[in-house]
Amino acid sequence: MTRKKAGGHGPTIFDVARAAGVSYSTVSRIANNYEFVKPTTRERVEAAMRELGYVANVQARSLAGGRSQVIGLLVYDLASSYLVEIVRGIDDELSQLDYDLMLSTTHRRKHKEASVVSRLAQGVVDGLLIVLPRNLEAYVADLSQQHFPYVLIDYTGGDRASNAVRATNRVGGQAATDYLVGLGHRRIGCITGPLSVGCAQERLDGYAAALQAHGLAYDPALVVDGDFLEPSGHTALRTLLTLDQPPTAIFASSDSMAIGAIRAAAEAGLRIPADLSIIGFDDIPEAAADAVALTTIRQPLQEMGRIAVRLLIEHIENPDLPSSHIELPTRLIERNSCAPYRAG
Amino acid sequence: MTRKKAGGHGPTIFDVARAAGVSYSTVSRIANNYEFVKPTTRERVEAAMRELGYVANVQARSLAGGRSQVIGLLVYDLASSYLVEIVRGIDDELSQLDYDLMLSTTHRRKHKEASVVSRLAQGVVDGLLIVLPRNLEAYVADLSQQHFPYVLIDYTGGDRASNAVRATNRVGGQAATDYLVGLGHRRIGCITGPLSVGCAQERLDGYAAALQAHGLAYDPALVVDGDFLEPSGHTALRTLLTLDQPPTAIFASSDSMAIGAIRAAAEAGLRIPADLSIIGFDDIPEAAADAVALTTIRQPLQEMGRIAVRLLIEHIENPDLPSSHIELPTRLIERNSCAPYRAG
DNA sequence: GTCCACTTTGCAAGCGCTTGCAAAGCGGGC
DNA sequence: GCCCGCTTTGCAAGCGCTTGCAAAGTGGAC
Repeated sequence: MTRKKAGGHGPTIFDVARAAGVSYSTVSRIANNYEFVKPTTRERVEAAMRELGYVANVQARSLAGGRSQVIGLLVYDLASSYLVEIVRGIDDELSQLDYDLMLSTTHRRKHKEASVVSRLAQGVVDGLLIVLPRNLEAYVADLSQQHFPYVLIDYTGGDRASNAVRATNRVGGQAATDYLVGLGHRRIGCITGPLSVGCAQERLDGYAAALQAHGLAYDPALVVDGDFLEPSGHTALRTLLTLDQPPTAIFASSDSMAIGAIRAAAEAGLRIPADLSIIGFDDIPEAAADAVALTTIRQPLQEMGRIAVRLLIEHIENPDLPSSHIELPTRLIERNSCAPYRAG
Repeated sequence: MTRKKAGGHGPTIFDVARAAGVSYSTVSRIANNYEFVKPTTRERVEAAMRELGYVANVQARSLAGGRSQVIGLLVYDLASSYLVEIVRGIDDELSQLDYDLMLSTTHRRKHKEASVVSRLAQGVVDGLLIVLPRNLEAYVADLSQQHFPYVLIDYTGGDRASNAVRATNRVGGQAATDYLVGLGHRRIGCITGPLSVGCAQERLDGYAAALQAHGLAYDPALVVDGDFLEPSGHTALRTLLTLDQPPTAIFASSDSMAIGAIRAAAEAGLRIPADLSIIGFDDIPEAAADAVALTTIRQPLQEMGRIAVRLLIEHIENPDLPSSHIELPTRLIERNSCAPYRAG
């Protein structure tokens, strides 16, 4: 604790001011693109900055009320490719806009989230991107009240006051089920995500709606809970296969679960898609890479990240903008995991 | 630019001091775990902190010479699972140690790296983790000179002054090749990574060494350049298959390239492993998930991230520690992509 | 030449915190 | 009961920057 910060090394605004023969506030103004500066002065100062290799101290700037040019990203963890895809989109967009990224994973320690949020909102970051599935009303309310800019990604159930970016989950679930029905399937199983998570519920709703639209009964025995992760897809399929009349097609609410289900099917000696059709949701990179290339409903994950960033930065730059909810379309990607129904 | 920071909202150290009836420095000392504080005072102040929901302002703390409890991570981009795995390890360890992560991707914009580094080193972060394949001598020298703590991950060729964590690439390449020879293969192809990157060269060296150890000639025609990414593995294998005497086994210097190669082999009508054995390097998640489960040399990627974090934090807490180079062992993971050589 | 309305620059205060220094408390030995 | 040395607390300065306010400069209209 006695060590002096390494920071003391670089040139400060004062050094630049001295070198350019102006006051430090002039330097600050130039660094912040203030308009009323004589062009010759500006040039002189910029030359001095270049020469000294001046880099503004972000802490000081932000403490004094400026921007940090950092945006925060709050995610659950990095375990699923789904998240990594979103992060890629975010990172990509951010780097083009000259912002830095601060990544915080909450690792299911709910109690930590609130303090992380309040710390970040104190000026460490200029805005917050949040990809957490549930129960964020508490700090979201705080943020709103403080007029701190934030965007919710893939969160269903936020109030109208929040900026949000998500995909058309219900429509996607319906499209997946429609597709299976179109192939002639009548007993269609569904492996859901955790139903406390909005998008999982919406996908299930889409499934149910499609069934109804085609005059098929909703059979609760065909609907098994999962948690979006691969092992739960594996388990769920095994459960479904124990049924007297097992399904001939499955809609899995995430690709990871679909991949788990495919594995379970293979273990049970079923051929995909000949004996069992499976459709996923997300279109993570593994979906295309797997042995059986997975037919799935694509969510534009990277795109969601990119759009969230743009939305956030608009709101950082113009705090009075009304909040917006953006819904991105999902799309059916046909690969090799589904086939027409064959009796028997 | 006129908007006042949202930061003004939370309670400050002064509010806590007033509430607890002590001076602000006492509060600061308690927040920093200073030892000479009367237990009853400590309790009173901690109660006040809890009650007010006090969260230290990182900017101010770091500006005043304290720690930011943030460590920076500099990576090329997030495109490859290899990196994501390392990041997972880092994130995991960090969150247990109560540090935050600031992620910067350089996206091959070399010129940006230097300014990113100098900004971060000014106090935004307490230390730096660097996963960049090449040419970092310039700022690494700066960092060393400033006594700013940093750790290089998977970088070969750093000087002895840097902390570094890496895997035994040469030994791994040798083990892979040994294994193939042990299966009876004599014509063994090698798909390399970019040879300007240290670890790619080392793996190739291992390949050559194993060949020599077994009295096999090194045939340059069997060695094709790749760039660690999947498409280059695909291309490389096609090149190898045009040879008069194509190889019967391949050592790919990354799993992604191995997967690309497997795909190319399948397109050429070859069965893996019956007609062609392929071994990879890394053991990324896709390796196990692919249609043909990939035999590979595992690098303990998450472990590398974790160890790097621990090393970095040791050095942050004790700046005078001598630097250390840690080399983690690679290990052969047998799956289904390699088979004994069958003549014909 | 004077005055006014800009434009351009400088000064000072303050963002919330850490920490060296010094003052105040406290307990034990005599 | 007093002194000494330790523990405990407070004060002030300062980290590098932004920004409101006011002073200084500039140019055109009269």
